[in-house]
Amino acid sequence: MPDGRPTRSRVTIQHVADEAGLSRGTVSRVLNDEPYVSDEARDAVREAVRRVGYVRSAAARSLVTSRAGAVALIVHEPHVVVLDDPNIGNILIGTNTVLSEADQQLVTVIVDSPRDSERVVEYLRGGFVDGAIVLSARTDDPITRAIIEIGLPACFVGHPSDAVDISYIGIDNAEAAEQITRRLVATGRRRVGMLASGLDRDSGQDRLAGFRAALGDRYDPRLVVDDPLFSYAAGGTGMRELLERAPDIDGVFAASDAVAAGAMDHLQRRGIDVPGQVGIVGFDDSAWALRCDPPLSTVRQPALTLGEDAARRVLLQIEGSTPEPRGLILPTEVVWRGSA
Amino acid sequence: MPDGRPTRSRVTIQHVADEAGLSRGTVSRVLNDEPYVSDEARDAVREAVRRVGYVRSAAARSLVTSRAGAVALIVHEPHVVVLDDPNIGNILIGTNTVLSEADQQLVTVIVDSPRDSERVVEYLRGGFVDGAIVLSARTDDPITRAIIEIGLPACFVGHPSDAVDISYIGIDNAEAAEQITRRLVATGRRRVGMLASGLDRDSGQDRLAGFRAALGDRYDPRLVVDDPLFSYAAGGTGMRELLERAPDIDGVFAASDAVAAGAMDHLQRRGIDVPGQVGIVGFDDSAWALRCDPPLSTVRQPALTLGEDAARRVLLQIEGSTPEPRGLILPTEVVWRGSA
DNA sequence: GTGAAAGCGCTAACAC
DNA sequence: GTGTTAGCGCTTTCAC
Repeated sequence: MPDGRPTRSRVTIQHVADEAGLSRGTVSRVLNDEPYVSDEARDAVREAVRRVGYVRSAAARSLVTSRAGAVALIVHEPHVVVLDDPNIGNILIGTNTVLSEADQQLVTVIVDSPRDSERVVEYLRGGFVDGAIVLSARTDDPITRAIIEIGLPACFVGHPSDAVDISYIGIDNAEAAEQITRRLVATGRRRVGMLASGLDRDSGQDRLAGFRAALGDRYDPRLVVDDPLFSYAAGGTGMRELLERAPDIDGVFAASDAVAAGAMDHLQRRGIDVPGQVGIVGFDDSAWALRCDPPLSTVRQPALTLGEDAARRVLLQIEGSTPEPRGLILPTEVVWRGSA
Repeated sequence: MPDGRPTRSRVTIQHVADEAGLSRGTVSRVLNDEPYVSDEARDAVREAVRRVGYVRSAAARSLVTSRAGAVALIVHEPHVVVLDDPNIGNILIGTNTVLSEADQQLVTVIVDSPRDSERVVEYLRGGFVDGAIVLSARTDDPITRAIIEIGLPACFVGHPSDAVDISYIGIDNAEAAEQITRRLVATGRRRVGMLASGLDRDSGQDRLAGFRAALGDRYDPRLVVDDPLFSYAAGGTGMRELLERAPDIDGVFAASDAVAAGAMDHLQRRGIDVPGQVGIVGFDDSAWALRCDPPLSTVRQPALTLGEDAARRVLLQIEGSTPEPRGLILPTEVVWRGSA
């Protein structure tokens, strides 16, 4: 027994049938709550199941029905980011809630290396899941390609992916960034900088684009500092850099609340008053926003709803329909607090 | 479409065999990298696979091998906690790394309701995974019971679970709490309080016990404030309460870094100097610790290692051996910084 | 209502 | 080396 599983020859549906004095077919019907089964038979089967300790094999079932009863949430991010991103958690919660109600098992899968990537492709192709929700998908990516190729019901979150024909859901990062930057400028700021992050993907690029659009002629590329990570630490170092480049800076748009918090702390430790001397706004309306003092003005990203809707869209596809329209952009909201 | 028939049916190993002019058996051997296959056959199969777009069915495979190639990480916590706990992320990373190397797919499953719980039991019993790593398991719990009943290779993390015969791994919370409290006392603090959390589980209780043990006669139950959540907010409200009960308090042991950070901020906002007037120590050595100013003295919990070792133990069991000893307690380390 | 039987797609003996 | 075949445990016609 190189296999490891304790030698416990599986109790099959046949054992139950024997025990109940019925046929496999009838047992199967009872198990699946199908009609046309007498009450006696039903009871007999239930009793027999209990007595023999029957456990139905998902593999066998899945083989014949070709459904697994599970949906994957694929988090395509380096580990570090997974821990820090405040949205992932909420997306996870939203997804889990909806799926749970539909009696589908959510399985979260993290992709952090080419090897992970390959294995996940195998996993998806193998039929372990009936659908997938993909976070921060890349357009040119083995996983994305596999999903398209096998026609797996799927929904991308946070990435319009105009190129491919897969359902998606997200927010308008550019529009949101533009709005909050305008609002910041409206407080009378003349020298406004940005702490950009994640410029390697759409969300990051779009936020920068929105910032730029809001500033128009006043946009100065020298007042944009970027760091790949949306992190608290990046906020501190980025703010220092910004102050060096422009000591007279009086407004900052940070690409995430964590970054904003780092920037605010940096300013305060140097005795610069927020919002008195410098106004700061963030993005996400995550837990960070309220941990700041003064609390952060920021953009509320409906992460929970994003997760819920993504799940619903996948469920819809599993049932055979096609969500219309193909993509959904959820509205964001500027939450104005004391930091600017 | 392999032939002219309007079948939308799945491409099976038989199609590959036909295309390659070989038998199912040979194709299977190639697919599984088995020896005793000629190079020509190997190439022919690979070529055929590509041409017909073959995807191997995990269900069929799993049905006959009774192995799934996946391991579950079961996070048994309310959603809110999942987001805030700094250890979960690291455990996840450690687990994923080890499993990835063993070519096993990690699937993370969150349990947040009785319904989730039931479904997960089904999931485990169904054979979708070959093993499970369980975070904060309860002893009397459907999932724990199911794991025992079906003899699923498993490892509990962070919970000694003396009662049941399942491999586990954790840290000695009481010992760690006692050590850091002693160290705090050694800085000359006379009135030391605790911000306790998670008293509904072992880890929380043990930390309190350790705190108490360190204080001995000086332990005063009135100086223990507790909040169910290990959160930043709990730290703030708890600290306020503690100050009301004992304005002369000069030392605080917080059950987690997040709680400690909340307490420190509260003190500083009231103009109380840390560590001058009050010394604070935390627990976890999470990202919070360095975000504090002064940085937090705390207990380093080897969360990453915890995850790695748990994964190794499950892998071992899947291969048929039994990890010895049954349980492992990893050492913690006091990290002394500026907050006390 | 219930039973019998035909697969689902694959692996693993066992023959050749 | 390769082909043949007997299942793995279940659902699902189709008779009765």
